[in-house]
Amino acid sequence: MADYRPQQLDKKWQQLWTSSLAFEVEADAKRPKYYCLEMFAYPSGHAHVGHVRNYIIGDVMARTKRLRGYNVLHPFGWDAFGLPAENAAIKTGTHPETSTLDNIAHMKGQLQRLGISYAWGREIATCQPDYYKFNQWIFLKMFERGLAYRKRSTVNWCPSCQTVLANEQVVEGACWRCGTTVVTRDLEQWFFRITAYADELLKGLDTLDAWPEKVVVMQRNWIGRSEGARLEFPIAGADTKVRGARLQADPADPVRGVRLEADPTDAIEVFTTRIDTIYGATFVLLAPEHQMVDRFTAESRDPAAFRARVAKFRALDRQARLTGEIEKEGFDTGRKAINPFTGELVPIWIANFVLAEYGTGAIMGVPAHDQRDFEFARKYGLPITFVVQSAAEVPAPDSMQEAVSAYGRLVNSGEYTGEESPSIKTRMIADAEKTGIGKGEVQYRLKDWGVSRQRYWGTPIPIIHCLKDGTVAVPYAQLPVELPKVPSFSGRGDSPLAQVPEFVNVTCPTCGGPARRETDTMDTFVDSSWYFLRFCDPKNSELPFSAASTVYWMPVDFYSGGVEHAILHLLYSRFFTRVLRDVGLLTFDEPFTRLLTQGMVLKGGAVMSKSKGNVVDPDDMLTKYGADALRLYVMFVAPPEKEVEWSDAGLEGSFRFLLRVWRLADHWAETIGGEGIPTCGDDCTGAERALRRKTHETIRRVTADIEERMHLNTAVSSLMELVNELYAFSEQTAHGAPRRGEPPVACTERTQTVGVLREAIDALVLMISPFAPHTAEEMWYALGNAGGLARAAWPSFDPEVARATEVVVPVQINGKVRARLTVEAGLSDDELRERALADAAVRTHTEGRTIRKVVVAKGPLVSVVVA
RNA sequence: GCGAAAGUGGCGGAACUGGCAGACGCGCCGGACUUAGGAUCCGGUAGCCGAAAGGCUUUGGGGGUUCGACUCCCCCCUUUCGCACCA
Repeated sequence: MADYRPQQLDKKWQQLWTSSLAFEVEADAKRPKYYCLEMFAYPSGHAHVGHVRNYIIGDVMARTKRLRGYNVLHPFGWDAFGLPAENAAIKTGTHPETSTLDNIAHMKGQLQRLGISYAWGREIATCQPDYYKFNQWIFLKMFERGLAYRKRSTVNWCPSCQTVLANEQVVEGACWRCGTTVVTRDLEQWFFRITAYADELLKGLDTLDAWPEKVVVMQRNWIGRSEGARLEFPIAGADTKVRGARLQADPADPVRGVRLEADPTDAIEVFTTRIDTIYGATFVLLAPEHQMVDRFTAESRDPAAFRARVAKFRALDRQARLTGEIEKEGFDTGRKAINPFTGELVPIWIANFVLAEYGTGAIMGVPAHDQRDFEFARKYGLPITFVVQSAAEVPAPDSMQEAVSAYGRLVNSGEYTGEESPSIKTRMIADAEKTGIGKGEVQYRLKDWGVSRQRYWGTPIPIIHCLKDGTVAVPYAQLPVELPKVPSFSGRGDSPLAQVPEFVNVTCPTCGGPARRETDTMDTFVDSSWYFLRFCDPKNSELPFSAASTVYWMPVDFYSGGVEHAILHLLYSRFFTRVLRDVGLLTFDEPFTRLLTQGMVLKGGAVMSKSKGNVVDPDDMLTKYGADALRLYVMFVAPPEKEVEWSDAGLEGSFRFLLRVWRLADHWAETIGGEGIPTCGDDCTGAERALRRKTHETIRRVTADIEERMHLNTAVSSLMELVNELYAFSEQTAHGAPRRGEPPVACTERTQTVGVLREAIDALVLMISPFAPHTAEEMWYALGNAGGLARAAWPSFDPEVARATEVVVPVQINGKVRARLTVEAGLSDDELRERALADAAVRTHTEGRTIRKVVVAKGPLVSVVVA
């Protein structure tokens, strides 16, 4: 061996891995599989060490599992569609395809220089027709099943840019690009009916026991299941007197003067989870967008004034919701509804805090038991009726400071008075069903997924609009619907695709008449919802993937990526998996068995970003220290899920450690190397036995740290301990400890010493190889192991060897360690107790005192209590 | 406001199931080897007292359970993240 020149080793081994197709795999039913995946990358151009950390984590896992005998699938690909490339095109004129492919080429080079062990033969890019063809295929399957549908919906619209904006592109109510105030528009949009799977997606969360609890909780909240009831409040005529209302009709207020017809067939439906409080429902609140609002407007004495107030709410609500807090406001429609349980008339108000898109867009106001309703009632002087008693005293409505939301015993609740909630809810719902005034219902916060984008750089939606036949699917045989080349990007106007007549004008597949192609493209989250399945069978031109390939490879055993995808990508993927299961392509429910959310890398306390100018480019580090030092450092600095602060000094330290390992291997290679492992075992000295113990203890710890606990930082520190031990051991041999500049002297060592060292150094090189693969390959080769690491096997732990022959037993007296006994291992508790009490140091503390208690604990440890 | 996670030397972090707090690394200090050392090897390094042996204190703060608490329970403080009128 020679001086450590990592840059040369990187090159040498990377070329060898590529030419030998070292990481390409095929399904093999005889071998256990392991599917290791990192979230694929958006090709932004340059990966910084923050991105790269994730790939290294996955690579450590993949390389470890290979050595552990698994058939490891470790692929990579590109989430290649998306807005940034199109925006860049608008700015610079470079076609998105050109810039995307350039970026992919550069980033791929970066990952290869890091020595990440990807099966590049399975690489995919979502912007390629042979990939997005199957976005379209899946879309059509969903269309056939009614899971893809069109409806009008409200979207963010920038009047200046003439385009739809995603929620995250609206910054404080204004367009992120030009600063124009965003307005809403109703547009026909395509949706995926993810709500059809809401309950299943929720239940499935319970099976994800190898996911971070945090992510599971976030998904659970996002789905937001609520059990309750949908109840009808019939609308009454406005001439009926309102019980308990303090408001008087005000002739000066045009809104309150209403017409007097009553229509008993009309009702306002509300959704509530607290039917037990219904006797306290003293008003009804409508969202400003509620359908009934338009009718009330028309029927009011002064529709123009009424409409103005509603419009103010609708606008204000929108602004406020984007910026945060809004003051609860409302106004009386002048109309009344009938509380279906009490039969009493309650006023109907319009309130700015009632959400149109949740439940029925209307609620019953129970001010005594809901804080929001309470605030509203106080502000407008609406009556408060207390109906659920959870404390000893019934508060007087006038003196209540806040609503009481706790469950308790029902009071003032007619036939239900005296019953306990929440158990009474079931009966109340049943009664409502019997009398036809309502029914039990489950509501979800989750909404259907709007997938239409009025953008160019995405998957065309495979639909044709025909005047005669309506919405028609593009036949499967005609897939893919390819993106036409668009020469220039203005960023203005409708969907860019609408400006390409050859694309838009088609014949209807059903009737052959003239028709218009759909010009929206799909949300790029569609692309990422199934890419992990495509990796199982990336060249399939007939189907997204074959069922057989996924039967072997899926589900993904280990998936890692940023926590920012905790909801969207991971929820959509779980949804797609179920849809494809129902289509008949898959046989399982959950795509990702184990999930790791890796922490970000900070520089100067901030997340790395180009705009902040604080990115650390991995290439700079590679030039200076080589790939392995960077890899090792990033793994050593903290556990993977933790955020870390980048440190050049820390990287330097990892480089020094690799040098230290290198020198050790160099120092001993000639003496211990070669084919055939010398045995070690019999008639060892104490030092030799101790080194063996350390070797096996390290194997145990490193294996568990990587495979079970995913504490890669402590795995590395265990390896460092072993290296320290090896230096100390070497010091006592004829060779002495490795020193720089001194060639290894040919000294003779005991065969046992050679054997013990060989075992330790082989194990060290193998276990360091997932972290520092290039250095490890070279050392493995220098030690005379045939066939490279690709043919090596992870060292196995022998508990017999690791078992200590003597142990140090601390003795605590009144909780403080006062002595340490060195005793042979395996003594009984009684023997330990006896030895402890006989120890001189212990006796100085027990002399003249009463021994109250002696506890011998596993560990072992002796705890003595004296008075 | 609600919910979750976290708080340990000068710094990053260890401590697995309630059992020796501070592994490992960075930094710093000392020694060796050297023309030289910013290389390398060896040693030291939580704080206070002490020449040393040793003792006392110490895991954000305060209380509790226990023979024993970084770990479990209660209250408080700080930080980070998530949700934020979902009826």
